[in-house]
Amino acid sequence: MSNLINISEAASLALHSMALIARNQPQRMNVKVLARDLDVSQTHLAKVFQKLSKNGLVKSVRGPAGGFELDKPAEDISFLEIYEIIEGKVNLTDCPLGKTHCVFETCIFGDELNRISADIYATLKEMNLSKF
Amino acid sequence: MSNLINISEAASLALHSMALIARNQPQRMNVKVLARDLDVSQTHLAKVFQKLSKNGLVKSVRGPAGGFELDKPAEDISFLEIYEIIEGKVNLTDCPLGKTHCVFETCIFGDELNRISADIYATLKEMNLSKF
DNA sequence: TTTATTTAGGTACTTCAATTCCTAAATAAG
DNA sequence: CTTATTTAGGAATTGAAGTACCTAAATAAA
Repeated sequence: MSNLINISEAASLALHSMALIARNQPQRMNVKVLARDLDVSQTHLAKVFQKLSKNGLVKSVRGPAGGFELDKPAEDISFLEIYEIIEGKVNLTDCPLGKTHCVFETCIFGDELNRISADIYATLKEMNLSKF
Repeated sequence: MSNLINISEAASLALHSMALIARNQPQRMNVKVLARDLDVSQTHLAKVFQKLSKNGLVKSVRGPAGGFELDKPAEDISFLEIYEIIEGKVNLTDCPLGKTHCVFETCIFGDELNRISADIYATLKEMNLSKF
């Protein structure tokens, strides 16, 4: 069973966690609670948050009653920003498969892959944490 | 650098090879030539063709002047069929992330993931080997 | 009939990303 | 001040995809 859209477990965790934190504002949430709510590995989620924290999406507070909170307004945090911090920058310009050269003069997918990639990109960019 | 659409190296090889074979009809092509044309590992490509052959997409002929040829008309082989043989059946009905339960009553992606997945699916289903 | 070519398929190895483990550092609470 | 809680981050492990290796089976050509 396969997925057509490329969203890793880590990126999914990031997006769902951020939505939970947004929903729980202004109280912060810690990894333990988030992992329980999402029913995922606490250590994996902790790693994900190291990235989110280092990239300025969340502010971390250590110690008892510590945890994470949004570091900017919810509407200023797009799904795309979260996605790219975890998965890396999305490449829309080159071959969607990352090839630099090809036997085919014109891509066997025509323009469909580019069309769809652009659609996903725009969709992720449009969505943000304001609705939670 | 990340990809929004989920197409593995193996699936890409399968699609490109099948397009080359379609283009080269009625002569068959062997793994050696295909691997050279696509500039990929011969052994990896051979593995891919074992799947394509077992699933009735290509007919194999061993020995000198052997190789692979399409086992049905080019227009009857969709990109989706090739894709699913390599990646496994696409799942459109459940959560696009493969989760069975979720803390959120309604998916954080709204209906966007389903919409895009359906778009990709339909696109792959529509495309076939007739144009090569 | 013999030989060279080519696919079939099992097993093992490699590589890279995903995940886990373990210890350190920070900090609130008592 | 001490302790318990929580994040930080390096190191180790796991797992999946890709790759290589090897032998067998088929078959065309010589």
